[in-house]
Amino acid sequence: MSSIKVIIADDHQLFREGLISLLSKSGSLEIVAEAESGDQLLDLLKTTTAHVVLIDISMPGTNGLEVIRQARELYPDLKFIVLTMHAEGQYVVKAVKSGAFGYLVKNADENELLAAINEVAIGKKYFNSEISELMITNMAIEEEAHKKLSERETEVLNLVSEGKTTKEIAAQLFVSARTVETHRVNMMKKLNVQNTAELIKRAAHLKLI
Amino acid sequence: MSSIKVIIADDHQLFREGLISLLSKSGSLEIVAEAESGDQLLDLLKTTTAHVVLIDISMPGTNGLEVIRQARELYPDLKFIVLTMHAEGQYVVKAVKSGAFGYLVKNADENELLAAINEVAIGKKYFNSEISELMITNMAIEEEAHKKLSERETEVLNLVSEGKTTKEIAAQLFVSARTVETHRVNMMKKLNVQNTAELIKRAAHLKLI
DNA sequence: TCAACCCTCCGTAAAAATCCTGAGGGCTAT
DNA sequence: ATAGCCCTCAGGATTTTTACGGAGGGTTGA
Repeated sequence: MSSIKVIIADDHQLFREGLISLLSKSGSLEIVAEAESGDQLLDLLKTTTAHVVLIDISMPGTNGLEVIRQARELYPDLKFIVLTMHAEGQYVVKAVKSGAFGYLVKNADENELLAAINEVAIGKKYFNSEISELMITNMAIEEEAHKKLSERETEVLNLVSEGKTTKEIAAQLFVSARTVETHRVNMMKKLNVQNTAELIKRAAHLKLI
Repeated sequence: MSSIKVIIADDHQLFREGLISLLSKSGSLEIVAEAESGDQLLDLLKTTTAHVVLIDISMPGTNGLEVIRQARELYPDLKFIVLTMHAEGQYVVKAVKSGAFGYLVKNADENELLAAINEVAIGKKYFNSEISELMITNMAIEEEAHKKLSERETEVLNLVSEGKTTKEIAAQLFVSARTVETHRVNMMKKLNVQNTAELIKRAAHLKLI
């Protein structure tokens, strides 16, 4: 292969510039474009071809993982390496499910990044042992926590967390107080907690509210 | 001034490497050291002198802002520029109070970073208008939220967030249920919320639990 | 079509939280 | 020593949540 064409998608300009500066020193690859949001990436993919995209998960607008899903339908040969701060299993699992070919945390070093790019570019997957472990550990948890909240439930949860009372919520949603209570009870069962306090805590930690 | 000596403290190796690569291209400064944690920074300051430290807030071990406080007592001439992802007013305010001379979000560009380093190195402060605005906006809020929770209150809050009931908490802490209620009420007043649900949410967001 | 959700609704009763208001002793910093 | 917190405790009234245990109609995917 001549030189690997790479696109960088990250909302932090300094990080992008740093990466570009770093990767430019390597002769085997070429940075053909950069994007500061998922939407911008999808846009520039219409006109730019590349082999590998380094992408951050958390970006303004469309989520990085969602971008991967969309892009892989349109450009099946394009390979994505997720490059993120999040060293949590749940993110790794989601990234894999979204179709990422590699996953690196931002405290990886230059050599690892180059290795990952080279591996992924030839169609291999790159997940180091640390990441693989996170993924496995998370699978079990994932099984338990797979029961997601429905849209309506999330709506109620948000109002509850704002300190609104069941009656107020019922009035606002034009349903009976009973319904609101049912939603709350169902959420508590799903998240396996005993009362509202714990529910809010879990929801907050799961970034649901 | 000959060349500005800079230390980089950030727990993400790729970010450090990127920054080094980026800043090396400028002739007016020299990167003399790097640290991947606050404690490591404090350690290397014992043997290394520098003019400016670029520091991230969120690092393992001692918090970046706490590091600044400690370091400024020992090395009053050392200037800190906070370089972070957090574009929230509360962080800016805390950084200023901790004695930071500059504050940049990681999506600043290379020119801004160089400008900030040069300004700060000669003893000036560097906060661009966006950051200043955040700070001002936050001052009012800060005034209200300055009432911190006491140790006992935090203890109660933790138990509440675990779904424990007032009675259970009272039993566990060997005090009356009344006392626990009082603590809760006081916390709600301090955090300016209406009920437990909102209390937990605020506490979770403030990283208190 | 049938299972599996989702959203809606209910009666009753016990348990818990919230709202009033008030207070005494201890510690600390000015 | 005086103000200002912290921690402790309370009676009584009101409001809210939680625990029981259903149930019917709608959508969706295997």
